[in-house]
Amino acid sequence: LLVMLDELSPVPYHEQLSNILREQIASGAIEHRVPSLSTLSQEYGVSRNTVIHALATLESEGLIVTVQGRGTFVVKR
Amino acid sequence: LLVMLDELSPVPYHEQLSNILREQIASGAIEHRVPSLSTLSQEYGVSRNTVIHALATLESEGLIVTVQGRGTFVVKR
DNA sequence: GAGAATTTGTACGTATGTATG
DNA sequence: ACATACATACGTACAAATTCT
Repeated sequence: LLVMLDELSPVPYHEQLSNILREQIASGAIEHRVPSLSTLSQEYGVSRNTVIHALATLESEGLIVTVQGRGTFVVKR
Repeated sequence: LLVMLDELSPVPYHEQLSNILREQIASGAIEHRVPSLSTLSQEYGVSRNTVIHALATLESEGLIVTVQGRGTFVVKR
C-alpha cells in the first residue's frame, strides 16, 4: 500500500514524495488531513527537511495548506 | 546601500531577504542577474539554505529563474 | 489554568552531486 | 582540469502555535 521512494531514480526524493502525495490527494486516498511531518519522515525514510520541501511544492500549487501547530490539510475545491 | 537583515524582527530571515530582493527587482536595481548563493549568503550573513529558501519563494512567484551551473536570473516581463 | 505532547516554522552547518563556463 | 554555481539531502537545535491531559 505504501509506495516507497526509489533511491536509484534520477528524480529527487522531495519530488518523488510530492508526486506520491499529489496522486493520493487526486485519488481521494488523502481526503482531509495530510500525515504529520514526523509520520511522513518515518514512513518514507527521508529527513524532515525533505518532507518540508515536498509539502512546500504542493502548497505553492495550492493543493494543501499547512498550519503551524495544527497540521497540513487538503484544500477543498 | 546594502539593506541588512533585522535579527529582532518577527519576520524570518528568508522572508526579509525575499522582500529585499523583490524590491530590488521591482526598482530595477537588479536588472538581469541575481547575485550567487555564496555572495548573498556572505553579504546578508545568513546560511546558504536560507538564501535558497528566499529564492525559492521568488521563483514560485515567477520573478526569477534559477539554472543549475549558470546562476539566477530575473524574468523579463 | 498549567503542563506536556504534538506539529509546523526557521535556521544553521555539512556533505555530496550535477551542470556550466 | 578546474573553478563556479545551483541542487539535493542529512542531522540538529530551537521557536511558535495548537491540542491534549
